[in-house]
Amino acid sequence: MSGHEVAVDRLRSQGYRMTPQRLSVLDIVAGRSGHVGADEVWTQVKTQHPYVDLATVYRTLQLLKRVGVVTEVIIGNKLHFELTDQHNRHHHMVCSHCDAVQTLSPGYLDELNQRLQREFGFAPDLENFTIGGTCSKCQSVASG
Amino acid sequence: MSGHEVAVDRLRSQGYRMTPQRLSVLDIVAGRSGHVGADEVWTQVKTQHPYVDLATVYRTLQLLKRVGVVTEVIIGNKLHFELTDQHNRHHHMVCSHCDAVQTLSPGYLDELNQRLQREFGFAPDLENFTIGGTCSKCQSVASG
DNA sequence: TTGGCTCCCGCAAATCATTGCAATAAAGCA
DNA sequence: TGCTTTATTGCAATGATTTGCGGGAGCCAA
Repeated sequence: MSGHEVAVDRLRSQGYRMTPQRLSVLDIVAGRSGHVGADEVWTQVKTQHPYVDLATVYRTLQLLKRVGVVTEVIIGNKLHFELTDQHNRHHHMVCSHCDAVQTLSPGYLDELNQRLQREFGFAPDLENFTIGGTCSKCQSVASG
Repeated sequence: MSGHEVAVDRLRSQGYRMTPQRLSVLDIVAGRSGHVGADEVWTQVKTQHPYVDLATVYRTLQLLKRVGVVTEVIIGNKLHFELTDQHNRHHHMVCSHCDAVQTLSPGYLDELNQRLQREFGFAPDLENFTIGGTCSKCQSVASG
């Protein structure tokens, strides 16, 4: 089963329908190695289906996120998305000064995850986890 | 030195000025035990200074955050703020279903913090750290 | 107190994202 | 294949926050 078929399946099994718009959005996110901004997804979608509205793109991205097909990355004050890859799971660290993104292996958050679940019954959404801060480069600029 | 004087000092030492607008915003956030929404801050500010613009409130809140006087809490898709209390530091867990907020002792993130610093030179902004997820109540509703 | 250098503010517009609504089109079934 | 149900879409409006700009005000030095 290809990545698309998995996604189509996952939507159908939850009562959602597959439409050209959704397929197009999925195509574009899946066609990238990294993350894409929502506006860029829209631009790309329009080359295939010029009539598609930005609202549809946002709704579709949120839907795909909800069913676990795409992962959201908050960069600056814009939303980016990437295809969720179960074989290469990772979180994101984003520098609030230069918007640089570094990935983080799931292992770093395992203990925290388990403690929050166990002690508070709180299930953090680590799939779409973006941690903000200052990267090493911007730290040296600030102090130098 | 009162809380306000500390804040005034911190602004001055970094080249910022103290204005009635800033003092008013600070007053309102400081007068709450918990967090306040930006819009609510504005409403309150206007009772004292009717001419103050919402943009000024936002700019002021971001400034106070930058200098460490207030802490930002992301609830749903709105920004909330609370006075930063060095003697009672904590992070926030926010349920994306019901917007409930739980606080989290700094100890839970100590190890992660140190590892990110040591291994990546990345300084996470844990002061304004909001971790999203699903609270125990909403989990039982979903499964029940 | 006054002068002046800048920072800061109000205003308006822009940006990013979400939502309500009526029309449209998937998907299952006869 | 055609019908029915209801999820989905385009459009427009709304919401939340940020930004550009020119006048106005804070603060320091004299």
